[in-house]
Amino acid sequence: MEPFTPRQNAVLECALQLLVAGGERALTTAGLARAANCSKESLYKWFGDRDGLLAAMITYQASKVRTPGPRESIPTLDDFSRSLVVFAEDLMGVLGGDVSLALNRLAIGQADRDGAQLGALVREHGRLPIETRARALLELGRRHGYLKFSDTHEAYETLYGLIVRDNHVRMLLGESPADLSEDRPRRARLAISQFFRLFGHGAQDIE
Amino acid sequence: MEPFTPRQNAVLECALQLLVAGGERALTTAGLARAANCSKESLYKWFGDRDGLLAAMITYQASKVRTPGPRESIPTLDDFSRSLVVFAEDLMGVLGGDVSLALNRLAIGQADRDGAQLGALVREHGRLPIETRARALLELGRRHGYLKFSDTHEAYETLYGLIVRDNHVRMLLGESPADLSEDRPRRARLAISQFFRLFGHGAQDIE
DNA sequence: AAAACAATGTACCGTACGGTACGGTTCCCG
DNA sequence: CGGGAACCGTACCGTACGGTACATTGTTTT
Repeated sequence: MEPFTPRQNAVLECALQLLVAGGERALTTAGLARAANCSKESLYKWFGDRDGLLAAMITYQASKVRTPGPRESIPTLDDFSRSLVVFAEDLMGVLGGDVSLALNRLAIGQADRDGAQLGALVREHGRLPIETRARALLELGRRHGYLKFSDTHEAYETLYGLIVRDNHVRMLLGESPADLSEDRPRRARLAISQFFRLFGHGAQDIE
Repeated sequence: MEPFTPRQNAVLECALQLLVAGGERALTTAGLARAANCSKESLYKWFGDRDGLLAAMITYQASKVRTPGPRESIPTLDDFSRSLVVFAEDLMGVLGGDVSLALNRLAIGQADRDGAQLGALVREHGRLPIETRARALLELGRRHGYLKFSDTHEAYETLYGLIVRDNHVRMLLGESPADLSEDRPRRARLAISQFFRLFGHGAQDIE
């Protein structure tokens, strides 16, 4: 199921650009055909209809991110907390990226039609990979005695909440990511520090 | 600045119903005129244009919520933590409500045009009241020695993150609120318990 | 009672966009 | 070389919707 030909990928990339630049209403089939130097007929042959195109854009964008394979070496507590901080920074960076914001806006704007197919796609391809990466990290920490929790999902949700807070929705509503990501590393460290106070084994206090 | 006449309020209420039922594309000027038994001409006279109508819907909806005045009696720790739990439940209830979800979807879907005016409206009328209520609560707790923090905004954001996690965005993406609000009171208590472990004065452990 | 105003509903206009059809060009394969 | 597939560009169609005009009816004011 390698999904698309290189040509189609180029067109999808172009579509993403259009979407980021001008929002959904800037992404018309005619406009995309013009910008990508392809014909509308090809668009419809490849993607079926406009909704198919949108879905393809999401899966294409998802195919670009590579989840870093877990390095299963034995980490020190410092190593481990550092990789949590890296995860937090990565998460903030992804959610604040313009392509991610544009696609999330797109999916949310259509969440009332078609049984929210786009929303399901975003959840499946966008959020699930992040969650699995985080869960692996959390369970690694637990295995080494750095963390203590019973329900991995519960711990993950708490971690997510501490990192993201309501920044994601505010960015989706149009607040400038710059205003929100002031000193991103500091916010990442703070979130992880709080997380350790909730789920750390002893009374570890990093920072 | 009492904004609208009763007749206009009725029309706006009708518009909200349409929006909730069918999403943005179900909210056409002709459709609203038919559903509300008014003329398109009146719509344009009252609200200027379609965007004005959308903005009016947001401010109208915001005008319906009344922030409960702070009862400034001296609360026990139990009272206080209970009102935090109530706040958490209220917050989850509001964010999961269908009108709130529909309006947030609407504003997010248009966040790329007009400098995100609708998004700014939602932030101002929807989120700011919640924040002020929470801040009052938090500072009350600090004044009575139940909480300990230096930056109220920081504490508020943490509280928000612990309560909401990523549930809001997932609901916006179309995930059924029912799936997410399983046992809302339990989740509220859990969030407040975690909050106390981070910001409580001693090592209070409710629950 | 007459005039002024407000509101309804219908009809209309222009446009923008999704989707289709078609002629012309390039490229591959036999 | 010849035939066919894929594709580009353009032109076209139908429709849906935002916005305007107008004729009619009801309501207030003087």
